[in-house]
Amino acid sequence: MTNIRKVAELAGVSVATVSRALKSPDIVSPTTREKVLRAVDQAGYKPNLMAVQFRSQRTYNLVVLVPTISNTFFARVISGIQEAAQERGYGVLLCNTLGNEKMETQYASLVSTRQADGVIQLRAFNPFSENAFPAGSPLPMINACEVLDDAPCPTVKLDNRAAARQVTEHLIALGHRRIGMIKGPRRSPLTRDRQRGYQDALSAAGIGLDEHLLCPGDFTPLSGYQAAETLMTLAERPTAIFCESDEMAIGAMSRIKEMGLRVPEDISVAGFDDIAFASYSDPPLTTIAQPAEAFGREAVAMLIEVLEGRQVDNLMLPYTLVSRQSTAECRP
Amino acid sequence: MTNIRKVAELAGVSVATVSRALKSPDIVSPTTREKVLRAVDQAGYKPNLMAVQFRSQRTYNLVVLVPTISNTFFARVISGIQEAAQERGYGVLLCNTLGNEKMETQYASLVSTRQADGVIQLRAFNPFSENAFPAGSPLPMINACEVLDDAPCPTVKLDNRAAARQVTEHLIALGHRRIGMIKGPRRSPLTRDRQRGYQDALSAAGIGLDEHLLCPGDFTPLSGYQAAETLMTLAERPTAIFCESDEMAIGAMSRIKEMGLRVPEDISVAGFDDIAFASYSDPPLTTIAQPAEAFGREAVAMLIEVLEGRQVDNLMLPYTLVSRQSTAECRP
DNA sequence: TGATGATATGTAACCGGTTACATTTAGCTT
DNA sequence: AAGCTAAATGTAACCGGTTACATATCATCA
Repeated sequence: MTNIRKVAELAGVSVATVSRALKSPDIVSPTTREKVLRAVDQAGYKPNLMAVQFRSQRTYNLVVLVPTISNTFFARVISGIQEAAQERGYGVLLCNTLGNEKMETQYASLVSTRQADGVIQLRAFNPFSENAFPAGSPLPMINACEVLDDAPCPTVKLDNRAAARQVTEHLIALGHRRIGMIKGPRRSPLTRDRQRGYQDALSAAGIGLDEHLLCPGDFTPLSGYQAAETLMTLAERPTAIFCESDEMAIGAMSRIKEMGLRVPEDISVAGFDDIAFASYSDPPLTTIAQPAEAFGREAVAMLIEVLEGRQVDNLMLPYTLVSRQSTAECRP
Repeated sequence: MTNIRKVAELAGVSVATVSRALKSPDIVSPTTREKVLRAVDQAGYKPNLMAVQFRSQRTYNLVVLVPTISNTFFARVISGIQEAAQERGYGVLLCNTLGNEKMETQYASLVSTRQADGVIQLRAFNPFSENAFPAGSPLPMINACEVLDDAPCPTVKLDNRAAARQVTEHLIALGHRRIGMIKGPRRSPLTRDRQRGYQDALSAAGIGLDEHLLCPGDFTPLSGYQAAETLMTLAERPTAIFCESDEMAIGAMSRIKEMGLRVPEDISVAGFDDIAFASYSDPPLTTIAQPAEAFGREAVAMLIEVLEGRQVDNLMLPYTLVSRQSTAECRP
């Protein structure tokens, strides 16, 4: 293995000079620099980054905790993270936690064992065990997308309540009054906020809340499929359904059509996320477009700020209602 | 920062004893072990893994080169990789190369700079630059899914030719004779193999090849959408289309339905991959189910074998034709 | 010419574990 | 109790860079 000492020998200088020639070329004489670079070339020398990291106590790795990478939305967020990290010379250690809190804590501790410099967490769980992080100093962590109310670190999210309200208002404006909602998991703050937005819109329109119209899911197409079944077999079934994710909306539409009903003629369906498939579903899906890649990019930028000791503020990203063909006038 | 020396001091023993008490408890006396463990607890000591790695020259990280993480199929493969790696104590450094060869080479060199122990490559490009890997000894790399013909490392793949032949035969058995194909990128070995399988089936059935029925895509829904347009506006349009990915099939069906045609009544569509959405598309998609997670798990197992100096053979994984409602009898 | 300061280079300590080797201690035998 | 072996522990070198500090070299100016 070629190391810095071999290069030094080859160039006839000391290891310190080699190190300097590579790291701060301006403080060695041009002749020496030349000599060193030639020796580096000749030896095919590449610095052992493990040694560099060990010395500097920085890994230039970021841990990303993601509930399920198979979720199209998260895949986009991760794309953004990966891109931004790469631009800034960081690697991404990906951790698919499958919602397992123990696994999250375990991965977060990569930071305390110096395998990584910081954590980006894409769901609202606090991965602290006593020793998950080195004590003192700001936590090297960013909470993105689904965010804890009292997150102990900077956060980047979307105004889920306002967005959900806007979708619901869109449905109300089309004449719908019985609007079902396929929600996320029960304890999720994301789901709670979106449900609030939904209720905000209903109250503003003077529509009472019917608990039967609320159905929990887990963001997968299958759960949307099943929830749709529940909603459609109600005595008084909804004329529109707001789904908290496009994946659930696609599952729901599948069940609805299986039952011989048409979207949007018989029932309107709206989603959330604007994944790639939303434009290609039948009919194309009305949904809230989230800036998924931007979540990733911003989270990285914020985390690096924290790592470099600067103060960062929480961030709220914009959303847009994308109106396609899955929602239409209510025709009872 | 608490390090091993602090713990040694606290326990009143040498650093070597602390190290041994933690790594090979059986060679220190029970009393000493107790003392050390108490000191570790008291100090909240966690070994600095950077030092461990530096010393052992092993990072226990694997690099995964993936063309696009946003592709549902790759997301599943990565899930499998991540799971298997975690079980064996490895981390996963994720690299979204976006098909950029320069980026692949750059990431592959994480191995030569000792940021990672090995590489799993999910597409057929050879990421060697002169110095991408340390010379000599078997390459610490596995090529999975899309595989080079003369891959310089072990590979794990699927018999794409046979699978494509089986789908095509399925369509022929339904009475189709004009069968379009939406392919992958031109230079891909994957695409070449699948096209061969398609042609195998045609020849076996005595059907001539019509070049107009072959349309290139890039595995995205959009490219499927566009290719379908091309195929459907042919003078003599196909009665069935075989798409090389479900994502393209979903895009294609979207365009077909926009044109006022029905799947499968007017035209049959088959895909490849069996992504989650394949069951929820309208109609549910006939496709080849690939064991995506298994690709990931096997690749990890094989790579670790290589890293530990053992010989490994190439692996071929099984596939199944999943017949759903997007393909039906040809009714011209 | 010698003093002064700037520039260039070398020497060696250091990061925090691991482990070969040396040394001490314990346990046992005669 | 002396002698011997095995077990337990300590000492210090080592991994490969970085960098504080020491030293050497050179140009400049009185």
